[in-house]
Amino acid sequence: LVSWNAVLAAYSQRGLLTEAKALFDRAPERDLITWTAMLSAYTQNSDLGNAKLVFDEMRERDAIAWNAMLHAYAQAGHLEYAKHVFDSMPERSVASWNSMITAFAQNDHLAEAKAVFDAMEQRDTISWTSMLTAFAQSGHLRDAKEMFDKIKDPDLVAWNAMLSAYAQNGCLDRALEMFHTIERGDSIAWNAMLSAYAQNGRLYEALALFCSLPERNVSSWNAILTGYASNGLWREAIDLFQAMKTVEMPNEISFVCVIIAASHLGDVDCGLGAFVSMRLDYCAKATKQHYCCVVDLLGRAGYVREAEELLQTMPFVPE
RNA sequence: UGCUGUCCGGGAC
Repeated sequence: LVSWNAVLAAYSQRGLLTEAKALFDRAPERDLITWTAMLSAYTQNSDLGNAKLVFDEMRERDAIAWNAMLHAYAQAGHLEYAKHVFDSMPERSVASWNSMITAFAQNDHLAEAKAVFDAMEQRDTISWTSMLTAFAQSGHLRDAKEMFDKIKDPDLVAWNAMLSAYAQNGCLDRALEMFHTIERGDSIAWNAMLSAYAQNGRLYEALALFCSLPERNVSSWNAILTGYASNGLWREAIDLFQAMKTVEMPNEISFVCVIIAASHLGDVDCGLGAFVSMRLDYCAKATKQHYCCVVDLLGRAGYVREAEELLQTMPFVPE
């Protein structure tokens, strides 16, 4: 049972919903942990409906199961339901309170997030980090830093959160300071710093950092790609994408950047080629955003009729 | 072996 649960948890954490469900259905026996892992797998895939179904079918529920359901509602932006679960659950752990902080914060209810935080009788590093991020997201850098300073032994996530707080608010010097202070930074720290540079038009520094990294993942490449794209360096974006393809698997975001770049260069072949290759060669699914880009690509190049046709035939409802 | 924190790609408008 433990082995089955371990594999199910692995699927769930990687967002492999199909595999998780198949394993869940095949499992010879299921305990509370099995059910909770399945619930979380649905939450990971933004499938609130099925998460709720799993929760309803559970014959027993502990604090963790309740928290998982609370988080499912919070993720879906259903604050009222989240609050209701929070109020009606038999016992509340620090994780329950932490979930409420992010639930409010992510829905732009900073004051309520703070109220929850203040009402907590005990707080852990996650509580402080959640509040730090809540402040940072609404531009309250001083408050965010105050939270960070109150963490007795900040872990890498807390450091990264503060680094991102500076980076996202354009305080590149502060961000770099944090970046250098972090001893063993991970890819999240690198990429936060990368996109901070790239999004502020400091592409030279972004590239320098990019080249100096011990290793690069898709997000590192995408950070530079989007930096080029948002600074109008369309040609560079396409060139970088070509280089990227030789060493890294581009993802949906990479393709959006290329198609946008191609659109601005009027290079319909390049854009369409990327769009087709994305699905054929990389088995990536085209999102509404990709269709939006291709419509833009066609429209700009004067293929208005083709653009309209695509709008009619794409598997999404046009906005 | 299950729950919570480091959200975030452009364009068009």
